[in-house]
Amino acid sequence: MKDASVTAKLPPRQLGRKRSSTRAELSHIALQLFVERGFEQTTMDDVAAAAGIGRRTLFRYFPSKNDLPWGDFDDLLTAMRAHLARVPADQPLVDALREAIIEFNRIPTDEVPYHRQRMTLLLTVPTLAAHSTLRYSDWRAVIAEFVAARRGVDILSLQPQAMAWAFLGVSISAYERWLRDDRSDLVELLDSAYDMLGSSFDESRHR
Amino acid sequence: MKDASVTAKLPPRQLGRKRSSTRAELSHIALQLFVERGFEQTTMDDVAAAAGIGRRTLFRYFPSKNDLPWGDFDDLLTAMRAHLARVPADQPLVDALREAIIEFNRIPTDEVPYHRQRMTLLLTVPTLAAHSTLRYSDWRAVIAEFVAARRGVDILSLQPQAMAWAFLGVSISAYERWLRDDRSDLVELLDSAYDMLGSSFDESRHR
DNA sequence: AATAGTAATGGCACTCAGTGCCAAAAAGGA
DNA sequence: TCCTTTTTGGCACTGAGTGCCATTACTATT
Repeated sequence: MKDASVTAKLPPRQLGRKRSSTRAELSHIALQLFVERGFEQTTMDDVAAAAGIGRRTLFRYFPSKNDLPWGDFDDLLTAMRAHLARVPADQPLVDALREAIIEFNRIPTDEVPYHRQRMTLLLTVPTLAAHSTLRYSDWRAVIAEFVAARRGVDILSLQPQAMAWAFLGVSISAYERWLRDDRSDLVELLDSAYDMLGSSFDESRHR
Repeated sequence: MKDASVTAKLPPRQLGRKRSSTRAELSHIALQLFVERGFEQTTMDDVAAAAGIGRRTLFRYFPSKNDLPWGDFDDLLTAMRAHLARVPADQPLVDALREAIIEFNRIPTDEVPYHRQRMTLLLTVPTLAAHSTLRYSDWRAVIAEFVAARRGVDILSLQPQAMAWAFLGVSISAYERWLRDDRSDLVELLDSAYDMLGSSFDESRHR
């Protein structure tokens, strides 16, 4: 009897009907509509119609309307976790985080305007801002996990949690500044923002 | 002609039909149901029926189901803002915040179990956790406003924002620990948590 | 008392997000 | 061609939230 688990994780040998869309496509189409007509004014029917698929199908690609602007965020998080796992042990904690987060937020120049729209929506539309909490929570978990491993403490203890929150807050502040100024550079803003945290949470303090 | 604006802010001299409920009552009734049957399993119809009012009326007291567990949080925030405004100028920044927040979270002993239920819901039910962001945002604004005023910087600048986020994160972490341990004391947890922040964000650093 | 003015109530009908169910479509392999 | 697998999308239903409006309860005035 062959062991099925060997290939279990790989694309399960293309069977059955092909998917008619990708999450990325749908996210893009939805974003377009949200920016044009406004988030509240756009219904899921509108999005489905614009994408040429059924409403029911749209709900299979994204569990909620709020998830549409986020696209494939989960994949990015997975990548960031993997990146952090590969960081050499001698790189200082805050440096490692700074570098990982910045890498994670480095947007190709031609996609910058697109990303601005996305983030403007996520930070200003109340429903989306609220829903974002759940994503931020995952994001914080990645940070806290890394800090906890490095410091050899429990992930639920105060320091990893506080650092994760602080990094999140500072990142969002930097994002808000970026959105306020058309000519600003996100990476620069993030970098200088983390400088402040670096001086606050350095290795010599907190045990 | 008399100037109407003189009395405009005061309770406008009891006119028309009396309110049949208070926000506090309704919040309490709803919380009871949410704990018994679960948040998702309880409909607004259920809450309205339990309170003996119409569904439509319930929606006038609370704009959404998510707002029910929060009760009169806005009033508490207003009180905290007023409290901070009265803090003597010579009291160190972090001390002032620590004291204000703790005062704000000091719960009468007999209400503790009730508050535990409320916070358990708010932190564990996904919909509520997401919606809480909006309340946290108001909370952070109070903190950031105070820090900005003290340091003479813009409220949108990095330091007030970062401090507000850090305080929020540490507070929530303390709350989560409190909920995990039945015998723990919330005020103690908050107090010791802020110790860490105090050593991080002291006056000598950051310009 | 009767009346006028005011504010809260709650019923009705509607929109829209989200879900369970299931038959049909679209692929591949035998 | 037939069988299996997977995706699709239509239909119907629940529940949150909203606009509209007649009714109710209360106060002040005459």
